[in-house]
Amino acid sequence: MSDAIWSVLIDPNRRAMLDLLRERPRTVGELVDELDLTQPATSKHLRVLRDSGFVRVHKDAQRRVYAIDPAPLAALDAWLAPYRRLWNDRLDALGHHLDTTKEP
Amino acid sequence: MSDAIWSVLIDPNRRAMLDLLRERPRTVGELVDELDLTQPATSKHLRVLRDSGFVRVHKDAQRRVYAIDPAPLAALDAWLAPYRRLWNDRLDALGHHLDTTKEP
DNA sequence: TCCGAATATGCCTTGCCAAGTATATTCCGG
DNA sequence: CCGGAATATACTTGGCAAGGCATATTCGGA
Repeated sequence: MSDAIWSVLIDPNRRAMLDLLRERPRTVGELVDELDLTQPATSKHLRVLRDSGFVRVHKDAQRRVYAIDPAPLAALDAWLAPYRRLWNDRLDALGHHLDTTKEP
Repeated sequence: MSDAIWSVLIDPNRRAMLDLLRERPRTVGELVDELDLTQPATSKHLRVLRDSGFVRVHKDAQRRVYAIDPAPLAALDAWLAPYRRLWNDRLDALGHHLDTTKEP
């Protein structure tokens, strides 16, 4: 899997942006208000998110409305998939343990 | 979610280590052979993985056997969970579309 | 007890990224 | 057409993390 996905998500501000955009699309100004970031910093983070496919932009006069694109996150999910059995197995074992130790 | 998880996973060498340790526990020497890293670099990455809970060590004489601990990855999975519906919905919609356009 | 194998750590250098500040761009309304 | 609002970009600077190299540590075997 590409390094880009990780280098984008390492920044907590960008993760906060994704959290907000997950609810609904927002303009740059809205994001500036809700995050503790200057406008230039916000725009720069949005550029990173845009270049890496995490968000899409829609022009509305001078406003730019940003919306989330889940594709890279789906890729992350795919990366995680083969690991998932590691804790599922553990949970299964726990479940089995509970089942077999259920003494009425 | 803590930044630590992300800062650990951003490094491709560490991800490669986790991929290897997912199969089975390995000694430092084995990891050095399989990754294109020097021994000190490998040890340093293992330290990062250990400090952040991704791996556990077991002493075997001079050897140190490293094994994966899935807890931090489970945390990552939990972070990802609320986003998952974004592409599941899309897949559901696709499935529905295919269903409703199936014309025999 | 001494040597060598396996692993860890310290120091140094280099490259990258985020934030700040200033400035450019785009577009509406009057 | 012009001023101002909304957003983007350029440039610089500080901090941090990874790798290379040398060295310390730990342990088994002869």
